[in-house]
This record gives sequence, C-alpha cells and structure tokens, in this order.
Amino acid sequence: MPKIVDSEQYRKEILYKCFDLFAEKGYANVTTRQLSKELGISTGAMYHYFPSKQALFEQLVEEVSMQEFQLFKTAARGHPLSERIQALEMLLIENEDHFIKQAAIWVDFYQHHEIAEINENPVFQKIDRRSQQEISEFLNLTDLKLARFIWTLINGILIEQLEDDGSFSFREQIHLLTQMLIAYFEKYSPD
Amino acid sequence: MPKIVDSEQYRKEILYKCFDLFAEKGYANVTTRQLSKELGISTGAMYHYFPSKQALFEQLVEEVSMQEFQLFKTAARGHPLSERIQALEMLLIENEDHFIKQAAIWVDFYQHHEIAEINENPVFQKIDRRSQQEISEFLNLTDLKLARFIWTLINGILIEQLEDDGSFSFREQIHLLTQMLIAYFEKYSPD
Amino acid sequence: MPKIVDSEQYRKEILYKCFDLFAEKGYANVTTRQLSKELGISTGAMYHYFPSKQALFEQLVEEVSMQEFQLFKTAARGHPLSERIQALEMLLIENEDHFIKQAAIWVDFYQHHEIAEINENPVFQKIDRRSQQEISEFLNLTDLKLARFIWTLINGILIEQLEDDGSFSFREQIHLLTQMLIAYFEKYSPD
Amino acid sequence: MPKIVDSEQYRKEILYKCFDLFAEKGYANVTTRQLSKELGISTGAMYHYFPSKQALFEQLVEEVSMQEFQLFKTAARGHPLSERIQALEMLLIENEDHFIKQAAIWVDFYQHHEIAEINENPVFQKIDRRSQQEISEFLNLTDLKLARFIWTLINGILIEQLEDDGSFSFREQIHLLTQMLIAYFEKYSPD
DNA sequence: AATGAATGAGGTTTCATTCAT
DNA sequence: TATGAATGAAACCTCATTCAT
Repeated sequence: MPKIVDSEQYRKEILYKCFDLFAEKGYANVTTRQLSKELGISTGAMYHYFPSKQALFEQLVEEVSMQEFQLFKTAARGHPLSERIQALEMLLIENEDHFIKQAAIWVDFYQHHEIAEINENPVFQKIDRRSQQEISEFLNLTDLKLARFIWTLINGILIEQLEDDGSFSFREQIHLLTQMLIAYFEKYSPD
Repeated sequence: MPKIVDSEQYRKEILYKCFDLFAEKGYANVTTRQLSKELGISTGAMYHYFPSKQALFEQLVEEVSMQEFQLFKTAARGHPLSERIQALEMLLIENEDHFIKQAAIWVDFYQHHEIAEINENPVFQKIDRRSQQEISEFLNLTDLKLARFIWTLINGILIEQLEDDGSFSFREQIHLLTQMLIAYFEKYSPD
Repeated sequence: MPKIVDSEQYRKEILYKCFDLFAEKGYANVTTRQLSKELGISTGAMYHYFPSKQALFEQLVEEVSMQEFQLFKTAARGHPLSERIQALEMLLIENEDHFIKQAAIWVDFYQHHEIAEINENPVFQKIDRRSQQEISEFLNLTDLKLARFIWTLINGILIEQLEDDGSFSFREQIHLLTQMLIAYFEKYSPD
Repeated sequence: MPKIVDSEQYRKEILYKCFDLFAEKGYANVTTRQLSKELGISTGAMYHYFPSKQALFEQLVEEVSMQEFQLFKTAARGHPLSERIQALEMLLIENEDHFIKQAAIWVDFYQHHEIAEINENPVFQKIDRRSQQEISEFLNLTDLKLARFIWTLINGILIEQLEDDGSFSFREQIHLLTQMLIAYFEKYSPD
C-alpha cells in the first residue's frame, strides 16, 4: 500500500509545516486560510487530510509528542546522575527549536480543552503522562514527582523563549538549570 | 471628583472580573458576550468603559502587573538570602491564585503582540521589565539575569498549574524550587 | 414583558417572510444570504433570532403547522358530511397560498430528517399527526385512515400546483376532488 | 458498435443506482462523493459518463420517465373503464418502488428548474406531458384534465409514502383511490 | 450611562468539478 | 478509461463593534 504510506508521510509533513505557525501565533490566531497559504495548498486540500482545524491541531500535538518521545528514546544518557543531567542539557540544546515550539502548542492545547476532555481521551491521557515518564526514565529517577517537576522548570525556560528578546539565551538558561539541579542532588542525594 | 474615582474603581472591578475568564480560556477563546455576561452588564456598557476588547485586555495586563508590583513592594523580606527566598515562597503561596492567572495572561499577551510592538510601547516596556526588577530587588540580587531566571522557573510552575490535575500542589512545587535555589546558593555564593 | 412579546412577534414575521423562499426553491437551494436579503436584515441579525438555518426551518415548519391548526379550528363546518366537505373545499380555496407552500416545505422537511429523528422529537411527532387529527375532526370522520387518505389526495393537488403552468387551477382541482369524495360517500356510507 | 452499446448500458446502470439516493435524500442533499461511493466508482469516472451532477440528474429524470412510459405501454389494460382502473391499480402496485421514487425526483426536479426553463427544453416538455398522455391513453379517457387529475391524486399517495411510517400501505391507499374513482365514474358517466 | 439588537467582515467548512497520473 | 487528490467559490456561521433607544 504505497499510496497510504505516501499519504501518511504527507500528512506528517503538513503537520510540521503548521507547527511554526501555531507555536508562534497560537491556535486561535491562525486562520485556515493562513495555514493553507503557508502549506502552499488549497484549503480544500487541507480538509482532505484533516477533518477540521481542531483535528489538525490535535494531531499536531500528538505527532509532535511522539517525536519528542523518539528524541528521548534515542538520546545518549550517561551513567551517574550528573552525567544524565548533562545528557538532558545536550538533548534540549540540540533540539531547542522543537522543544520551544512544543511548549507553546502545549499551553494552547490546554486552553482549548477541558481537563475532563483530555482525561477521557486515551490518546491525550497517554501524551499527558509522557513528559513525566520520559524524564524519569531518562534521568533514571525513581521519584516521579521530582522528574515531572524538573520538566516543569524546563517548560518555564522554554516558554520564556517565546517572549525572547535574545538577551538571555536558551543555552545559558538550560545550563544554569543544570547547575542548579546538580547542586540540589549533591546536597540531598549524594551518590 | 468622586465620580471619576468611582468610575475608575468600577473600571478596575471590571478588569478583575475578566481576569479569571481570560486566564482560564485565553484571550481569543473568550467572546465579548461571555465577558459582559460574566460581568453582569451589557456589551454596550463594556464598550463604555473600554474602547475595545484588545484595550480591555491590555489594561488588564497593566493593572494586574501593577498589583503584582504592590505585592512585592509590601511583602516582608527577611535578611540573609535564604530568608529572602523563603519570603518569596510565602508571597507566592499566599497569592497563588493571582500569580497563576497572571502567568496565563502573560503568555497570551505575548502571542497577541509582536515583540516590536511591545518594545515600542513604553507602558509595556516597563511592565515587561517588572519581574526582573521586582525579583532582583526582592532577593537583593545584583545578578539581574539570575533574578530573571528564577522568575522564569517560577513561571514554569505557575503555568503547570493551569494544566492542573491537582496531584502535585503549587505549594509543594514552590517549596521544592526554594530548596533547589538554596542548595544552589549554598554551593556557589555561600555568604 | 413587552419586549419578549415584540421579539416573539418579530421572530414569527421572519418565519413567514422565509416561507415563500423555502417553499419555492427548497431548503437547500436558499442561502442564508438570500434569506437575510429577503428579510431586509443582516445575516448576523438572523442568527440573533435563530441559532441556525436548520433551526429556522424547523421553527418555520412548526409555526406554519400551528397556523394551519388555527385555520381548521376557526373555520365553519356545516353539518351533514357533504356540507362539511364543501366547508373543507372553501377553507382550502380561501387559503390556497398557505396550503400550497405548506405542502412544499413539508416534503422538504422529510427529505432533511430521518424518520427516526422525527419520531424522537415530541414537537414533530405532534405536528406529524396534525393533519390526520385536523381532517378527521373537521369532517367528523371516525375512520382516521380515511381522513388521512383524503389529506394525502389534497396534498397531491397542492404539490401539483408547485409545478403549475396555470392551466388547471387549484380551485377546479379541489372542486373535482370534492365531487369525487361526495360520490364515494354517497355510495359507501349514505346517511 | 458493441462498445457504445455497453457504455450506454453502463450509463443507464449508473442512473438507476443513483435513483434511490436522489429519491430518498433529494438532489441537493446528495453529494457527488456519496453518489460515486454508492456507485462503487470514482468521482472522476462519474464525470466521464456525465458532464455534471445536474446533467446526471436530468438524464435520470429522463430515463426514469422513459421507463415509466414503457411500463404503461406494456401493461395489460382491460376494456370497460372499471377494468382499466383496476389494471392501473395493478400496474402501480407491481411497480410501487419505481413510482414512489419517481414521484420524489419529480418534485425535486421542479424545485431545481424554473418553469420557463422546462418549457424551453423540448425533452422536458415532452416528459412533462407524459403522465397526462399516458394516463389518458391507458384509461382511454377523452378528458385530458381528468386524466391528469387522477395522476395528481396518485402522486399524492406516492409522496405520502416517502414519509412512510408503514402504518397505511401503498396497496391499501391505491385501492381506496380506485374505489373512489369507480364511485365517481358510476355517478357521472355510467356506461 | 446602559441596553441589546443589528451589522458585516471574516472565519471555518463543504463540495462540484478538474486534472495529473 | 479510471483514480482521487486538489481546487476555490461559496456556503454557514461567529463575534467585535456600533447605535437607536
């Protein structure tokens, strides 16, 4: 079924092309006309691949989350905790653009959906727990809350970058966080 | 001029009543009808007090920022850095609701305005630098970047609360951050 | 509550103004723009009174059916069956325009709704049984099927008028039907 | 020219497959995609056989009318009027499905075409007079208006069946009409 | 000051039709 | 011939804003 493969591939390409626009302006501030113009296709073609703007956005969230999952999975990890933290630092810096945009759409996603709605949908439920799982596995932390907390802090940095005036680089901030975490772990769980 | 005072007071009341709605759903997802219904007045009355939805929102951002400024100004501070950090912790926890909503509208604000637009507007310029100033003064930190960075991390926690499932309380997270900061300062600037 | 009265009145006026257009062209062939132009108001105003084109149409069906009910209720009846039939003839001829258009929207209505959908909705259920009730009461017939059958024949004549070339008038056709019915009743139930 | 014959045959098969859908939902409520799905071919293929949806529909009307013509032509007739009427009854009952659907598309056809348009098109003009001719010949009635009128009443019954709840069968209704006609003719032209 | 009906530009979506393959 | 992705005009509908009352 080569056609389905191609079509599926094309669907993903569309999603990634929309990623920028949604991340920068927010879901509600991007019109379908803008999207289709950006994609270089007609609005009709967009609706051939996605049943609605809402669905396109949700599939974007899903796809992007899956890609993030892959990033975590394939990244080098290191062994002592400090090295793992540095591996995380590297992963974030190397994929700065992805992570920043992902943080943006995630905030948007939550504003457009009731919590109940997310909790009822198995796909979103799964995605929603992703960061916690990914981070805790990546850092090999048994304390899931701590893992999630670290991701929360990272998220703060990512969102700060949306309001970027360039004066305080992502790299610098991530590095500072890294140092903070290392200091914390040295103090509380010196292994 | 009691009338003007009243009117000004009423304007502020309107702003605070809008705060919830904007924070929860986001600027673009709240209609003027929803707002006026929430406010218990007609859309016409709303337009009597504010020239546009956009202006209402901007004045909300301004007002809320000013209130935050007051919060920082009037809060007890303590003297060694660790005590100052704990004072910050208390300030945040006591005003949890305010800070969470404020973080939400701030993200929205950035998505609705070009960076250039903000930089050209003296009011927003001033607001934009607020947190850096407030935090650095509050913690008595000379390193402005560090102060801003701390605020960035706090922001991450605040935004996380928007997606709250209640399983990891604001109080806990802020406390964890506090410990992390103290560990960091102990290691790098032990005074 | 004079405002509600007026508004309700206006809603009905809108419905009757739409009656012609829907009857002549059919639901799907009339655009909301055409409707609002015909009504002399903006599309927005239309949506102020009716939540959707579909709802407008359904309320039209309901309203028109209720009016028909009134027509039957207030019409003179006569006493022997033959006189009652002639009263029906008169009622139809005097309200030719209403009945023809009503037949048209009724056909449309059925094409746009699943039978199940109609049967689940008490309002439509009620309307759906209207003709049978009205006719049987009007003609004082105990045989409900016969009453409904007569209405079915009348409906045939009404719909024929939609395709009118004017060569065979409604009045003539209704009169012919009347004679047929009288002949039938004379033969089968000579009272 | 066997190929053309096949192609012509295929064209007709397509038309009959569309018959159901158009009759049930109405021209405007059936999309070309639905049609092609129902037909089991692509939209492109449909457009190979018919230049437009409109043309397909018109050819359907034409084809179905021609078939009706054949039905009338080949049906047994009987000799006295009462027997002829019973022959008509039989013809209708044996082809119930065809006649019901045909009535449906005929109503649709009129809503989609201006009277003038029909009168200018010789094909439709011819079709339009069909029932009158067919019926008057079939019943051997010299009064053309009366023949057309009878068809009008039958049409009422056919359309009633579209809104069928199954409680009053086509067969019963046609039979009742037959009795009514016989009673009428007995009274007014007892031959 | 206050109301809320009215406006209409513009948003999302549909669908008859075309066309590269 | 056949496919079905692509087109884009036009449909339905929303909503910030205005204005008569």
